[in-house]
Amino acid sequence: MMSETVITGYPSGMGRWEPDAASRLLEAAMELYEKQGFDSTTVAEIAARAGLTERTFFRYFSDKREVLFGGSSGLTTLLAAEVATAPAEASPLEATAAALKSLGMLIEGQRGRDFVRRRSRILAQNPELQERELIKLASWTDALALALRARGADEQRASLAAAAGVAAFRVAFARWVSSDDPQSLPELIRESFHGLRELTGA
Amino acid sequence: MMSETVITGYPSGMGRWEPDAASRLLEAAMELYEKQGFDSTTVAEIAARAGLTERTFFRYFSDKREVLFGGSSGLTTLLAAEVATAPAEASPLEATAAALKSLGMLIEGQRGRDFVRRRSRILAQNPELQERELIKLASWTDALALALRARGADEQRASLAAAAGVAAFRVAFARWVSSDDPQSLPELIRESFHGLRELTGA
DNA sequence: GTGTTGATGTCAGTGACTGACATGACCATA
DNA sequence: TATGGTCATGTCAGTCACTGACATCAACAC
Repeated sequence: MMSETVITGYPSGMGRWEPDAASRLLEAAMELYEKQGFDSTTVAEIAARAGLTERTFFRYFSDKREVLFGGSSGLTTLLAAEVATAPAEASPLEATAAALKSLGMLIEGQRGRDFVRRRSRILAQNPELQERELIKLASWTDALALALRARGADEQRASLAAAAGVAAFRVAFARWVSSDDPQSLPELIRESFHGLRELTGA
Repeated sequence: MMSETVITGYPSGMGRWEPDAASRLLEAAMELYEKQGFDSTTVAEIAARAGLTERTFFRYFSDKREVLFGGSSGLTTLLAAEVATAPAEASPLEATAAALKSLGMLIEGQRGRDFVRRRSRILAQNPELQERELIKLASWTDALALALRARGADEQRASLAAAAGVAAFRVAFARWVSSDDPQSLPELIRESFHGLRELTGA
């Protein structure tokens, strides 16, 4: 999604201009957000550091925040597909758990924990960025609920399973990011769903 | 929270200027957001309709969105208090359910469903407003988790109960807003928590 | 009356974001 | 080797959200 071939339409090294504009903008933005904070960083600064202009920044990212969320747009499709391919006898919550575990594997593999931690540290310092993170999670919830309904779950059950599932994911993700010696993300997600089931019994 | 005495510091009708500046701004903003949409409404327009200036708008509300969320800042305190006063033998999820039911009663009584529906229709049309709504819910989640930990619940249990509880609230609230002939909000919340417990059993 | 207070107005500035148009390297094809 | 088209980028002017500094001016205290 953020690889050079997708973004520029040209294989790396063969572009007419310096390649990887989006990646360069992302790296420049993260460095500046880390060094001087999100608020104190202007888009013009980011663009200059990437060797581009402000206008070009906005051609790649819809706003100043979106540069940190570029990789997450295709994930709803993955979630829907995973729910659809879950065994027919799986309950809504089980199908949701399976889908989110797949997502966890993808996240772990795609960027690696170091990148994610770096990004999380930036998000933690700015409410506007947290808002954007939350709406991304909400879009996951919506996609999950829709896919569950397509499997025959009723509205309330689908919404609840999706929302509770994403809540479990959030908790697992937070542990994964903050722990010093973490288990794998899918494993933490499994534990989180286990805790969710225990909540109602105990 | 938005009554004239709190906002202006002067009882209604006794102010040195036209009273209820915040209420007037809120009403003006809602009318304009409804008529021409959030994006196409400028703060200057809102202020003019309320007989004030743009600068004064920003003295009452931190940004253009916040005017629709003014009433929600004190609610985290209520949630924490309700969790704290729940019976000692109540489980984390039970304490959460009790707190959110109280919140439901408050919401139903304070504004009434008509106002809430009107507001929801505006929020539904704008992603930026939805972001703000989500971060408000996230602050509820944090407050609940903190209060649950103070009751002795461990980190994961507290976070999960809070997140799953708020998820249940969201589902109930959505039903309450969208239904044509709704049950009471606390009743819908009760049902939503019931559905949550069933998710893990079925 | 005179001074203080607090809500409001005025004004200038910064920076996010947009639309319209210009540029200039690459590529295709003659 | 021209010549024209394509497309990422640059340039520029404009709107609007939001902020800090300072002015105003009705009410109230004394």
